Amino acid sequence: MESGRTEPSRTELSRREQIYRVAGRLFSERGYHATSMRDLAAELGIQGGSLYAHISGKEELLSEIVQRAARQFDEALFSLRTEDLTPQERLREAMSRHLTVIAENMETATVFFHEWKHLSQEPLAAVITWRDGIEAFYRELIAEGVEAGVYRTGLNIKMAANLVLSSVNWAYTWYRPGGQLSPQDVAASFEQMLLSGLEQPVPARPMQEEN
Amino acid sequence: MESGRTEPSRTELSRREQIYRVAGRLFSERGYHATSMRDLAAELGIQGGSLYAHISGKEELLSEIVQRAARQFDEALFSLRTEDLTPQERLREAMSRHLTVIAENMETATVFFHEWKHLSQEPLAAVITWRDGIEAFYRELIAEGVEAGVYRTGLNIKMAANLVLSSVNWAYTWYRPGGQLSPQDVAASFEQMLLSGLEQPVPARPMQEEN
DNA sequence: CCTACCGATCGGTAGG
DNA sequence: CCTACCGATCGGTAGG
Repeated sequence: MESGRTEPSRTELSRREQIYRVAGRLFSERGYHATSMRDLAAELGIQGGSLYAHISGKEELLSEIVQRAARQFDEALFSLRTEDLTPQERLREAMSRHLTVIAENMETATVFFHEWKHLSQEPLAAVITWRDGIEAFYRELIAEGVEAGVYRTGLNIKMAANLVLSSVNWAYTWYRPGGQLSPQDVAASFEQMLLSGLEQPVPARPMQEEN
Repeated sequence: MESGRTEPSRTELSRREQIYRVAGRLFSERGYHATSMRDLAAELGIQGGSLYAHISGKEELLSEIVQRAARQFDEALFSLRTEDLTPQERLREAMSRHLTVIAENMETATVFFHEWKHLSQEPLAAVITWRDGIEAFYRELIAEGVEAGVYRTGLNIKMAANLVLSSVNWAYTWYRPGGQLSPQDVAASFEQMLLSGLEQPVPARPMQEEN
């Protein structure tokens, strides 16, 4: 359990993590380009140039933050594909986990949604591929439910997936982690509204006796 | 119909408009801080310093673009409050107009949603007030429908408004103006799913004869 | 609208 | 991790 001499020391490891964490916060608050390496260093109590002992450059920070966010979504969601659940359970669970990732990483999520366009070619392409994958994932969830007969037959699967993704992704703009609502509460509320609709259901015919 | 000498000439007016328009495009593509005044000038075929004959500074550009976006939403939506419509019609119409504003001004909308945080105190406060007003507007639309008995009685009005706003706002990330879907198509699809739900309605009892 | 310039600040490096 | 520095670029201005 003792760490060897040639590995990065514990303090250096945590320093690098500190840098990523503070960078995530500053990028989310001020934006990537409006955050200078000296701003970042000052928050850590070191000089600007000292950062380069731990990281290779500014874009590595953005790239790492965005990739971590994508990985968190992947880890939370893709295992769902093989779990034995009804379509509604699967959708509810996906929304719940998706919202949880955002709610527990509001800063990272904000950077993810706002700054990914500033990545260089390679990580940029990776993000676009990732996004396509997530969209396909939700379309599959919906299509599965339509095939099982639990969702409306005429449903536009692409638009339905779009609607679900809108509802969970937009949470990064309004969710407040310390508040009364847990991510699960939000997911339950959204899912209930999305599945059953906002409208008072019109009974097929006037209510008769309760069975 | 002839313009007087003391008014800004037609070319100067259109120059200022050109600046706003190009700035909107560049800010949406690269972000506010990653767009330099020289980038902007180059797109217009002039020197960087020449911009300051037409505008007071970089932030004026952002402020103007954001304020115009807010005004467009206001003009499209707030007249709805006094129009004589059923709650569902009113909600549908609000979503349709909201989406239309975004769809017809994708660049401005992108700047609006991504860069408003970089405004200075005064315009920043105005945007926050605007956002609160829009949220209140949608909550009113929903509450109205609940009171009229057309939306579910137990509906969480705040969450429902949140869901509606998510669906329309997120469109700035995926809508493609040249595509097959008009904003009205999207609004109709979203509204139908939101009101009636994704789920196949379970009839209260097995289908009997029609009517 | 241009030329020429300002001070400030940027990301990053050398050498210790 | 610091000092001292690099060239590049920033938003903006003076004077024409």
